This record gives sequence, structure tokens and C-alpha cells, in this order.
Amino acid sequence: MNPSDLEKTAGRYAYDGLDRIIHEKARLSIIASLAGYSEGLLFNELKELCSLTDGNLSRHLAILQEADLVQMWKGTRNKRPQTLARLTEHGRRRFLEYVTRLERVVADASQLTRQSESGATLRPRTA
Amino acid sequence: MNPSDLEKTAGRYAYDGLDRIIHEKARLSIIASLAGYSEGLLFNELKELCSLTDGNLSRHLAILQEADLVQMWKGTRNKRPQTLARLTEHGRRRFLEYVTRLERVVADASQLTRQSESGATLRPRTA
DNA sequence: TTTTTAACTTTATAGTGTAAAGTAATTAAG
DNA sequence: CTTAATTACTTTACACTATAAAGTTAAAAA
Repeated sequence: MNPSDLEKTAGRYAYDGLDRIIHEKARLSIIASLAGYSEGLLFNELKELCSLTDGNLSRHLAILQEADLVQMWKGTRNKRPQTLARLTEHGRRRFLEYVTRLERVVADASQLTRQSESGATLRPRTA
Repeated sequence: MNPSDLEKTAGRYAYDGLDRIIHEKARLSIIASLAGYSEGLLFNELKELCSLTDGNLSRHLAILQEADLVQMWKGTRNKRPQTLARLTEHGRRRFLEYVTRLERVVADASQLTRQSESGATLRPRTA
């Protein structure tokens, strides 16, 4: 890589668009689940789908709610409290944006696959 | 979603394969950069490509090295110390695995796109 | 009426990302 | 020739945050 290349591509791999709130594994898990169920999912369903503990799920849902990515509906189902979580419109858009960025990461990686197949050397370059 | 569905898909969205070490944004950035340059990148090149500060890059490189995902070569270039970072074979494989999981996230998300296009309702479901 | 279960929420803690400060070695300035 | 500045990092301290353990409320069972 020569200096003029650097100039052109500074920040090329910074992945700015990878929104921290969505990128966190547990929350990505939650959002991706909700993305598949536009009618929403119950607390316990999410817990199972995402393999999260109660406290953990509760905290992450609170964070997602605060960011207006998810909305919660509290009700009762046979005399038991039930919480339904759903993506907001905003959350849906932000997730789609996030995924667009992810696609770039995947695309970048395909380059690696090609290079390794073409038998590139693994020696350090000389000074 | 009915209970038998839950049974079948518990952990469906847990994304276990999203290795924490690689998933972290700054490190994903570093690894994706290195993936594009099999001959390795210099400290300052990485700094630019990933828009990281010195300290930040240094720490993350140390973590990646400890995990045997990246290897470092210390040398000098016109009397200045230079550090060259490169993906290890192990790192390359782990990154490819990681990307495979990412592809699943992207695939999951395409479902959302389809649903939103088919005009699904946004009302909470009745108890 | 006491205990247990269900469905969460709150809190304490351990872990981690980040930038500021520190180090060492070279070059430039006075 | 001594001091200041630059380069190329590394170390440290702090602020943040993910997580699970403990706590809460209410219904159901014993």
C-alpha cells in the first residue's frame, strides 16, 4: 500500500454505520428476532429465541426502548402480566440500515476468500 | 408464535457464532482491513483505514495477538520502528466463520424487508 | 395463611473500550 | 552540544456497559 492509496481510502474500514446500540450481540439477537415477527414477541419467547437470562433481556429491552427502536406493550394473559415487544418503524429502518453496512463487511470479506484461493504468500514484506 | 414453534427454534437468534473478539466494531474493522491485504499492514496504515487512535489500535492489536488471530512483526524502516500486522491462518479461518454467521443475520433480515413490503399490521395482538 | 411459581425489574460487579498520559529513539533547532 | 520536537508506539486510568444475582409483585397451590 502506498501513501496515495491511504489518502483515498482513509476510514475505508472504520464501519461508522455499525450503530453501537444495534451491533451489540444480545441486542442484535433481539432485534433480528423481532424483525421476523412483525406482530411482536412475548418476553419469554424472546428469552428462548435469544438464549438470554431474564435480567439481561430486561435491561437490553429497556435500552432498545429508550433508543426508540422497540416499543413495549404491557398486558395480562390469563391473569399473568405479559410484555409484548415490537420493533418501531424507526427501529425497522435503523436495522435495515445496519444490515446494509453488514453486507459491506461480508462483501469485503469475499475479497479475502479470493486472495487465499490464489495462493498469496505469507512472508513478511522486506523493509 | 405457538409453544411448539418455540421448542423447535430455541436459540434460533442467539447468534452464538458471533465471536465476541471479532464482533467488536474496532477489531472487526482491523480484521477486515487485514483480510484485504494478505501481505499485512503497517500500524499507521491500519490507524488510517480504521480511524482509530494510537492507544486504541495498540490495545486491540494486543488483544487480537493474544487470541492468535493476528501476528505482529517488529522491524525498522529508515531508522524508525515499524510494526507490521497480519492475519494468522487461524485468524483468517475464524474471520471467515464469523462472516458466515453474519450472512445468516443478513438473510434473517431479508425476511423483514419482505414482510414490511406486504403491508403487515402494526397493532398489538389481542390477548 | 404460608409457600411456590411466574414474570419480570433493579442492583452490584466484573469486564472492556477509549483516550490521555507516558516511553524511547531519532531528528531538528538554537 | 544541549534542548525541543517528532515519530511510533505502549501503558494506565476512567467511564461505560453487559451480565447475573438478588429483589419485587401478584397469582396459584399447598
